[in-house]
Amino acid sequence: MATGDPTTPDVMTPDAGTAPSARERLLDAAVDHAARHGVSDLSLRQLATALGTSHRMLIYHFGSKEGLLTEIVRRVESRQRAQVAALAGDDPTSPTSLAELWDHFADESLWPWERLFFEVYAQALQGRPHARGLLDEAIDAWIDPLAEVLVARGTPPAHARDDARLMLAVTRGLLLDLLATRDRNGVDAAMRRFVALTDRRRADRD
Amino acid sequence: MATGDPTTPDVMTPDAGTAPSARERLLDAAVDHAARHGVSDLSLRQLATALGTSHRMLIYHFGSKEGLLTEIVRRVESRQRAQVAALAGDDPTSPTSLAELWDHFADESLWPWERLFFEVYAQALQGRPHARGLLDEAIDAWIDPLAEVLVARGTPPAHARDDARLMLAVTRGLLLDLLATRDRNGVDAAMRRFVALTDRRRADRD
DNA sequence: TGGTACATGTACCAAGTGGTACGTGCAGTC
DNA sequence: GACTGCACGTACCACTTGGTACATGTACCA
Repeated sequence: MATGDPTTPDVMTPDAGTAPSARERLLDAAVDHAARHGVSDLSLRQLATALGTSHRMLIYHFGSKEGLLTEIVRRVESRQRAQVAALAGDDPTSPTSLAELWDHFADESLWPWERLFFEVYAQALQGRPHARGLLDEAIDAWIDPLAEVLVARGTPPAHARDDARLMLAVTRGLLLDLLATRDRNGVDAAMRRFVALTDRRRADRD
Repeated sequence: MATGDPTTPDVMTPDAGTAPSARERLLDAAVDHAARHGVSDLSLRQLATALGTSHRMLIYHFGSKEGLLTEIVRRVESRQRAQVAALAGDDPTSPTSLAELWDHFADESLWPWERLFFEVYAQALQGRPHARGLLDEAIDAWIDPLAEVLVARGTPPAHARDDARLMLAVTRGLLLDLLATRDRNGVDAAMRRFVALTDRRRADRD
């Protein structure tokens, strides 16, 4: 009460070494909520009541709405990275097939996350500051692991990074399609065409 | 003054036959503003002052904020369709090359529109009602014209629609990449790889 | 000249916003 | 057992939001 400002805890310290529990639980729940309802018309109060707390607590833990959004984006990012790691390091002896990869991403259980990803991505493209972080990793972080997968499948290393970039674009583009049309069959057919293209080339050894 | 409600002009009539000028000018300016600043944190007041009018006028002409947003989206849609028409009908004797197509879309002058497109697309994926319209046309409207272009280039008709869907995904995916990284060279390289893939197959006549 | 329909601005409203001030319970520690 | 700092809630603030009421200007038509 006498101390200058007992509430807002410096904005820097709480996430450093201490406070593993409460804030973390809140963040998890917030990310979950964001995946279900989107993030662009999110209000602290609605979110707080949905999470069973008060908007004061969100400010307390995350400093501001921007801070909370930034943290949500960071978590989405880390989920993305975890997926990269999973697909790259997951048994390098048997190279993952592109079809497997696609099956993974196209699974309906991931749709809310992918919707959220594209939403934040779009906000980042419009310069919204809290989303900036996503942009830096959105491409680069994927190219190397994808290139590894491609090389393991026979792509000549000289073209691996370009092909990986293309592969990433195909995946995201078809994901946009899938989320809009929900036409899994149609999108699968398009992906099969892409796989056929690359396989044909692989047979030609170029 | 005695008449029931002289202001809000029924919400249905103003855009039908009458009022070609003022509302149209406002809408154009609003779309322009949206392309520059995005649409997700747009407020009627800010927009109105930016356009040199009062937020009352926006309500008057478009009924509500939702109405205005819907109209903006419609206009973006129509721009999209115009581009489809342009690339499809523009001299069918000399089939457009995929590289030309890509050069067109990757041009920096279109970036604001593409940012806006992805922003609205993402909002549509999250179920925002004003954006719904975009979703219906976002895929279907492109496949047929693109398939035509592909067939003209030698793609077997049996696969044309799947390939067109793939082509659309590649374009959008690489556009997402380009808007984020601004790395025109890198993205161009990836697109060249795709073109090479399709060309190789064309030589094989499959 | 008067009236009528459209166009536009000003003032206002209730609701919701992010953020703050402040009080309070509950650990742990001396 | 008093003190201390964290975690949390309540009440509040100034402000912005979308939308409305109403007055007024302007142009056309009789």
